[in-house]
Amino acid sequence: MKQEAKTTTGAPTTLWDRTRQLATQEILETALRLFTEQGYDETTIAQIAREAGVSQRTLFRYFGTKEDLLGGDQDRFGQVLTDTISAQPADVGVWEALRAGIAAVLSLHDSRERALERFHLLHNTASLRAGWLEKRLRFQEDLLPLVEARMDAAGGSADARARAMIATAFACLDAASMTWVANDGRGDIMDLYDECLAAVRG
Amino acid sequence: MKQEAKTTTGAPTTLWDRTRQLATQEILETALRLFTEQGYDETTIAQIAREAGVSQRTLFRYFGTKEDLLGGDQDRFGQVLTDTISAQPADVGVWEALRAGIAAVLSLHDSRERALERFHLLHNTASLRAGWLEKRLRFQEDLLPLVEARMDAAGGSADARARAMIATAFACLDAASMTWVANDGRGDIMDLYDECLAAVRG
DNA sequence: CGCCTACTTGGCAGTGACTGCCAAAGCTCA
DNA sequence: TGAGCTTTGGCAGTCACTGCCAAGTAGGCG
Repeated sequence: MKQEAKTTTGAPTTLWDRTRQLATQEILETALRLFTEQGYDETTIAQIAREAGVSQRTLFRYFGTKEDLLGGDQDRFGQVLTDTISAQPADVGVWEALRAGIAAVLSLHDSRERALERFHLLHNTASLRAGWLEKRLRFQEDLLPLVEARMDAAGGSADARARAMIATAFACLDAASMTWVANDGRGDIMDLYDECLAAVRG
Repeated sequence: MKQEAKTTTGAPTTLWDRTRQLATQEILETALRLFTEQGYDETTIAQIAREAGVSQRTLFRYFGTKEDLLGGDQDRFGQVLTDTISAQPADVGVWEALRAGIAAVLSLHDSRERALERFHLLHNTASLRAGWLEKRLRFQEDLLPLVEARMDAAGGSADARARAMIATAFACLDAASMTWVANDGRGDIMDLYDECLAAVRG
């Protein structure tokens, strides 16, 4: 379990690392292909493992859950999110900071097509949606202190208000990405996001 | 599968209906007890069935999934939600209508203590949260036409804006109920909801 | 070059939620 | 009471996921 230097510093790649990289790629691609071809629920781990040429056991070692086979390292999303928001200047407001974080995460997708495929699957598969929402809730939790720091003090429960603002931002992202998918990926998600937020904040 | 007249019109209760009622009650109470005692994930269906005095198979016939053992008929929530919002006068705005719907659903809980127990479990168990969010998403979908009918026409994607508003309302409900649970049920959830929405709509 | 060590892999058995199927037992109504 | 329907329980099977153990493979060292 020593894979800290996993970034693009391609230097110290041992054979094992390269093999692992290959396998990860292969599994991820096979999974996405099968998911889009026959649906998420209809695709079994056994099938993915077989077609990717690894054992089920190994597949589960690479990706802890079936959900992780979509979108890969979702923890990275959370990381980028908090990092980006932390990096905003102190005088940037809550909404602007949240917007920046979301934009950064969206820009993480490798290609528009891939993103569309993934989003499509995500919004049309109940089991996937559930898992994704849950994971996102953890991100939201991480954002709490960051957002509270940017809020103007006021009476009542700052905690509740911070939570509400964060959740609202994600709610707008949801609405935006759903519409984006419904439009087959035409237009810019962030434009839709802005429209949603404007509608909410009236 | 003839259980339409399942409301409080207690008249045409056959023995079967009463037995079913009893069993439902027993299962629900056993489940909630075990969940709070030892945690949701640590409680198996086998155990609930055993202690409630029914077979696993029967338990699954009463409640399709483990999640349903918490909060029982969640479909009823959705029903009350849409009904209440539909019943609002035509000149009532989106936010007010959504607020009314949420208030109606909250008032459905039998007692403050039960509600607190359930909410506590819900907010502290990842697997439960996921399922709940997913189910709620379906409610949100049902609300779409109702909300769009109340929106003032404007450019852009009405669909996206309606989604965003609905999701925001629920986001505020989430934030409110989390804080409510954190405060051990002190105060009124709707007050917190109002505070959250005010923070968002600034 | 050979060997020892550390890591990785695959198979196997097991758990837990959930489903289909079939036979047994229960209610209901004439 | 008996025919006919519903409900129930048990059993086997599927699927995601985990622990365990044996076998294979890379990396470093003499």
